[in-house]
Amino acid sequence: MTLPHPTADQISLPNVLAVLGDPTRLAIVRYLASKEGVPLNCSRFLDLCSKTNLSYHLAKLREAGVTRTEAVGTSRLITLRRDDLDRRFPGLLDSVIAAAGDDASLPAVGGHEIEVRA
Amino acid sequence: MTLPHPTADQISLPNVLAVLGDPTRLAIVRYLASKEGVPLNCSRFLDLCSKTNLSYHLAKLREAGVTRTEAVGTSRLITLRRDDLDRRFPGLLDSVIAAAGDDASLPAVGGHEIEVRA
DNA sequence: TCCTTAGTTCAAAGGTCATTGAACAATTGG
DNA sequence: CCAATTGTTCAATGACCTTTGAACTAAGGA
Repeated sequence: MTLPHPTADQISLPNVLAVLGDPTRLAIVRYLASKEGVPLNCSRFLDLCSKTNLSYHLAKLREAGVTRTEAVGTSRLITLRRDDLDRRFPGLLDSVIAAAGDDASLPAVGGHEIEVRA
Repeated sequence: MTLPHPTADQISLPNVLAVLGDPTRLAIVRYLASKEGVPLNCSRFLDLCSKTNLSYHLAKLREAGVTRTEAVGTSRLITLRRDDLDRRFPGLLDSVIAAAGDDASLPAVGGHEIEVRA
């Protein structure tokens, strides 16, 4: 079961830019890019805002075509739609992610990696 | 006399993306890029919206650090801050402009070039 | 079956954004 | 000086955005 996503050619440039213009969402995208290939579930991002608000931001990203959300059990697995974005807007995602890379003003997604006990 | 502009390092990525996320402003930037090096005055963009509204959008672009506005007589000369943007966010402007290049959904800045009479 | 976990939906509040017309300021040409 | 040109400022409007808590759904484990 998959939630509604735009097709690649329905992705709108102004909309993508507007959606990435929010610091919370930009932080989500930056983190997704840093773990690229690994589908992450929503709870990874709970540092950024409340659960309700996160649901809202992730829906915005999905509806803009920036992320893909797959429902698996009670979880949602989030991935970047890099292929579609690169095909549609070559170089855009990379330059945004690079620019966001050293932006201390963006909120950070804390370490929720599985801790290795000493 | 110059209007208030952010310095290069005051330019914020989320803010730039948000400002470019508006179709009217993206169309302005695309047109500025197509005439790069040539300072254009506001009236060039009157196809896009009312004079009042244009003033608002151009102020947004200036305050975000995307454009530079110089007052000359009663005119304002608008240029892209390409150097600052490229230094701050390498490749971003180019990929945005390239992506906007073939976007038919963006409003067009009509031909206000000086007509050569037949 | 019952409880927990994961996330969504809803309504409401408060904020910001885009757009408008009217009024204003400043420069320039006659 | 007078008038036209160029663009800004202001107040108002409606729309959309972000955030919140409460209530909800759906899946999984004990």
